[in-house]
Amino acid sequence: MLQYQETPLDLVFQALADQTRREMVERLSRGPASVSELAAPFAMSLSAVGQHLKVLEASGLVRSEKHGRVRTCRLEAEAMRRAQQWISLRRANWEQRLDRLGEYLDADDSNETTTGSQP
Amino acid sequence: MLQYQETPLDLVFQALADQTRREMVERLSRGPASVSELAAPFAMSLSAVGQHLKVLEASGLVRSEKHGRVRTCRLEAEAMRRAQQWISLRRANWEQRLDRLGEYLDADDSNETTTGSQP
DNA sequence: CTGATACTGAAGCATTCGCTTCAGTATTGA
DNA sequence: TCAATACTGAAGCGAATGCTTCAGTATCAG
Repeated sequence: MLQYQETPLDLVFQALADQTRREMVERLSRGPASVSELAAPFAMSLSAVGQHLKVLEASGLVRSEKHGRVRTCRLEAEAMRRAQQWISLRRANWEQRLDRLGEYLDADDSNETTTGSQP
Repeated sequence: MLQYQETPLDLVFQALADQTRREMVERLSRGPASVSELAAPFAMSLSAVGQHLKVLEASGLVRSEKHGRVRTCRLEAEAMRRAQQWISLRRANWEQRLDRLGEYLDADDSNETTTGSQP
């Protein structure tokens, strides 16, 4: 196992940036659904939902397969994980920095912290 | 402590959806920076970077304050946390569901799993 | 005071986005 | 076979995005 997925993060966050698509993800987190089922809660055309679905699939967040005339969609945990991890890593970096700064200031507090970079 | 922040998630993911802005966040995760410092790596006008910064601030991901003629920007960990958590929660939901399904199938495997909703 | 620095704002412009409608194409149930 | 179902695709359209340039406004260094 080692799949050739790896959609750019741009597409993942782009996909999550829309309220409708986030609600679709929310729905899919509770289990697979057909396109019509996915569309049901929304006051928009099936076509529009189909377009949102395409965005979600392009991002790798959702996978789908067609059986007969019904397309069944399911969430792809791996793409979720990558997005989560990107944020997590930057936050960790920043918070760790704040911690180190805190310790530093505890030891000696006659300092400025304007640019954060040491020339 | 209990701030009246709470920017809608839409704006956070929207902000993260752009490569330039993600690189700005990346930069800020390594420490505070001025607008010009933030703009330095990019082949675009300072004005454009200023506009990106405005998006990041509106999302709550970045906070900034002006001292003299220099605006210093820093990351806001809390907004990062909320975005991360949204993804995390949906993923957890979905993966837990997969686990339960796995156990169920281990016990009895004469079943279909097409729609995932029991009518 | 004077010129450089560091933004800041407004206008414009091409592209993308989120829809719509309308017209298809497969499937399926009766 | 025949109509209903479940999408699917193309065209169009108004609004939002991501820039640009140009013209400011403070602030600071000499």
